[in-house]
Amino acid sequence: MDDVNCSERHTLSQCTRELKAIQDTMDVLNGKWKISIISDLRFGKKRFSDLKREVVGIGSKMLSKELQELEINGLIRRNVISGRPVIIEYEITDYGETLNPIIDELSKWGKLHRHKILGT
Amino acid sequence: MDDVNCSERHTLSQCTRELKAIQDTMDVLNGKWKISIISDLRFGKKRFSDLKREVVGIGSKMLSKELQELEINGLIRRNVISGRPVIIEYEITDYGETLNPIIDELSKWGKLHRHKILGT
DNA sequence: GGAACAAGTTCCCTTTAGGAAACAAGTATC
DNA sequence: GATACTTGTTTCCTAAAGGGAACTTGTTCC
Repeated sequence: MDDVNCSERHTLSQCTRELKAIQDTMDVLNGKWKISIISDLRFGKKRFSDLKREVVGIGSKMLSKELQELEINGLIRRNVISGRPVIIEYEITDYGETLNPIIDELSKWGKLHRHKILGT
Repeated sequence: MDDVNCSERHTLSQCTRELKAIQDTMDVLNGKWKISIISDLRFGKKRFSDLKREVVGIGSKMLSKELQELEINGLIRRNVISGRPVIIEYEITDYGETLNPIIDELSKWGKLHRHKILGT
C-alpha cells in the first residue's frame, strides 16, 4: 500500500470492500458504551452491578441493552450462576478477545492524542 | 494483564484512565462517516466530489460537516489549489496517519467477522 | 446568454439514541 | 410482614444525529 489511489491502482470494488469491512466492525461496536463495557470486562468477569459502577455514567437501561447486543454478536457470555441470590456474571468470549488489538490501538491513540492536545 | 480485576489489582483510577483514553479516541472518530472518509483518503488525495462518489451513501451536508471536524482535529488537511476552476484537495496529515494502526485493525476484524458470520 | 460543474451551505424534517424514574420478580433479611 | 437487594424492563421524554432537496457563488463550455 504505497502511493496507490482508490480510483487508479485499486479497483473500486477492492476499495469499497475495504470500507465495508471497516463499517461492519463499527456497526458491531456502535453505541456509546459497547467499547467501554468490553474494555472493562477485559479486567475480569463482572456482574451487572459491577459494570454499572465501573462504566461511569451508564444507566440500567443502556447497560442492559448494550449487554444484550454484545451477547447476540457473540462477544460476551452471560453466565447464570444458580445459588441463593442467583448471580449473573458477564465475561468476554474467545471471539470477543479478538477485539483486543483494536481496543489496544484505540487506547494507545487516545493517550497519544491527549499528549498532543495538552503537552507541546 | 493476566487475570486482574478492575477493582482488585488495578486501582480504579488506572482503570478509568484506560477507559477515558478509549473514549477520547471514539469522540474524535464519532459520526457515521469519519472513519470511512479517512480510510478513503488513505488511498490518496481526494476532491470533494471524489469523496462524495466513493464514500457510498454520503450526502453533501454530511461530507462537508465531517470534513470540517476532521480538519479541526488536525487529521486531514484542506488544500486550496488556485487555478482557473479552483480545485480543493483533501489529504491525510501526518497526525492523521497515526490512526493507521486503528484502521488496519478495524479492517482486519471486519473481514474476520464476515468470515465468521458467513463461513462455518 | 443558458447549461453545467464544483464545492459547499441552508432549511426543514424524521429517526435514533440516550436518559430518568418507576416498576417487577425473586430472594433474603430483620 | 416490611424492607432491601439484584437484575433487569417499561414508559415517557428530550436532544442529537442524520437525510433530502433546494439554493449559492464562481467558472467554464457551447
